[in-house]
Amino acid sequence: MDSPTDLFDDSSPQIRTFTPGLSSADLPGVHTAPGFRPPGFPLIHHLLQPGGGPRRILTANQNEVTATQMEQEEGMMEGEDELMEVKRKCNDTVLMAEWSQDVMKVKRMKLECRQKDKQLEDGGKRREGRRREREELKEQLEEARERLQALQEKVWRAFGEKAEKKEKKRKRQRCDGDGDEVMVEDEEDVTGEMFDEEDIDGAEFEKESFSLLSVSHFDNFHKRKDELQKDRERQIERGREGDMEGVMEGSRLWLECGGLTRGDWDGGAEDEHEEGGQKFAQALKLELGSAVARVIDRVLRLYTEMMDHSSPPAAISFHPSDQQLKKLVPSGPDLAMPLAVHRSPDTRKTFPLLGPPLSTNINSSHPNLPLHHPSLTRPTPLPHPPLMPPASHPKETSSSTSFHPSSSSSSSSSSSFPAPPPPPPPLPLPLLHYSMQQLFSRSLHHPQLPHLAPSRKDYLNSDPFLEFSSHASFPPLPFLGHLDPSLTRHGVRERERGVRGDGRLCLFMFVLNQCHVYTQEGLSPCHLKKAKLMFFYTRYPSSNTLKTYFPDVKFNRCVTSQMIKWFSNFREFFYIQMERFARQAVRDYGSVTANQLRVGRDTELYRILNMHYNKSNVYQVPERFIEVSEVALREFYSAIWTGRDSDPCWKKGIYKIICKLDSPLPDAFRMPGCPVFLTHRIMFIQ
DNA sequence: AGCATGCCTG
DNA sequence: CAGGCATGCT
Repeated sequence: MDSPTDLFDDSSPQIRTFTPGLSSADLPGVHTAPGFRPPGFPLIHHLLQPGGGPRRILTANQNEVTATQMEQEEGMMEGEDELMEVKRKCNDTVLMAEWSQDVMKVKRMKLECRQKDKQLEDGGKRREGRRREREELKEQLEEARERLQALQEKVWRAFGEKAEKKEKKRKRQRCDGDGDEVMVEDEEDVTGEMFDEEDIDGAEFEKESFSLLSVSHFDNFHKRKDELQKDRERQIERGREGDMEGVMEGSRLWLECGGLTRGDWDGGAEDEHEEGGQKFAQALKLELGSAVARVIDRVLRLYTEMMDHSSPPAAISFHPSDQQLKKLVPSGPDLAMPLAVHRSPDTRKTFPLLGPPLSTNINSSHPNLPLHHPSLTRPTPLPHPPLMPPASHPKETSSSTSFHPSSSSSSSSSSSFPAPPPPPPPLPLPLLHYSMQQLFSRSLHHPQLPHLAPSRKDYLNSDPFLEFSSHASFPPLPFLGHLDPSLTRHGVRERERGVRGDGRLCLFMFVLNQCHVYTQEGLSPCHLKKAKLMFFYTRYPSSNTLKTYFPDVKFNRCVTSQMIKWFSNFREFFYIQMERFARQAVRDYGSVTANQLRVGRDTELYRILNMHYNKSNVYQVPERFIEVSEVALREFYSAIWTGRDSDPCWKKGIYKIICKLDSPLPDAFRMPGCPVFLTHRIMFIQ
């Protein structure tokens, strides 16, 4: 609208494009597999086309790795023949990256399926049909697994002999004491270490996927072969553990085969059968690709069908379709209110203006104001209030006055709100926002957790990702990823293991790329948004406070003054509104005492403040801020009412009072970035 | 002088 | 929201 902030606003068109026609599966709390596409075409379709397919966010890093590797390799080689060979290798590497991406995807799906299975078990045996579906699924997976194993054996037969020759050749080279060979050995050692991990499930698989991309030469066939054999033995020992396990193992082996064939090609530039080998590998790849694609399609279809049946009704949506609204609005106030605001003139007129007064002594309430962090608790959605007090409603019929500017008596207010557009619906905090906030607060021992519903608590506790974050020294992942890619990889693995391994990786990659939450010199719209939310707690933050709560900002004089200026602007807006509404109150409710004024969540003043500091409306305005606003409004009111506003410095006393009402910021704000932003990413990535 | 803050303006 | 300016404090 008027600032770059809008780029990050969830109501911006940019984000809308991510949520057209939200289905239940798009909603937070409904955990589908990541990046699900309609099951009408193969998920890994590009596998069937060696040229590759479009990249996704998830794979950006891998591709970078590949590209770097390509450059390094090219730099090391000399001579055109070698260059050609390297190029071929690079193509292979790219293919490997793609393969590994898809296999990782399968891995994620496995986790998803496990989760789904678990949920199904938890949900009881009420759905017999799904069991049959699962049985069917198992059969499909078994079939795929067998196929993959058979293909793998074919590969061994075809290339095993060559590999042995190659190994002999290597031994000869070692005897010659070639220096380059030492390098190769080192690389193999590294690779071997990467393959040593005992954890075969998931972690190892991913590690291998990465290692395949990071190893600069595919000439370690014998090593891989040994590993494959070990894996097979382990596989036999373990038996068939899970439904998807077979496919995953098969895929892993399949991936290994890819590396194997490439290793062979790499070392076999002089191989007279190279062309045939390539053809074979190509055919093999196609075959494997189609097999896996079929399986995945099948899984997808079943999965999405299951989701269609089991998804809860859409309760949270930023942009619900009309149909959703129609469905939800009449279903009752509880559901309808978060989504739809009833702003009919009738409801406005019947809305009660008055609420219970606070302490009669405004100032005495300051030190003892309860410190709430309602943002960390699930808000109770309120129907939005009438914008104007009803003409027929006597305004002095109650002990206090909720503040709504009157159109009848104030030309300024009527001109200010000629035809007030419906504000963004007062949404309940999105599920993930809620959980993220809980996560942050819990990780920092915030005492809000007891407010959680038991089910939600269980949900949080069962989420390894959240557990990951609960470490005392929990570094925010974007930060972490920025500092050490390997840590990111580890974190990714941790999350992918989790029951909600869906959009998280994408989320954090996205945050990492888009939000720049790592240390940076300038201030971003993210920081502005965070600062606005911080204003709910502190109107006069010290520069130290700012440094504490913006750990991702590299402060210099310019940045500090800019941020201080922000808060100055925030205050300015705040006081302007207070004065305006106080004057309005003096005109409209001149006979009431100051402490009869109320600033409730149902008032226009609140709406305006919320719109300004919390435009996306995903953060629950803390009660404390409302109380401070009330204090400010009353101070302005009484100052105007008593004519003190004739003094040019009349506001200073009010500033002094409000200044003392700053409250400590929730620990969640100590994190780089902003939880709310993370929530947004989650919501539209899912 | 240097800094913080507030007010005004675009 | 940021720039410019005035004011007040140290």
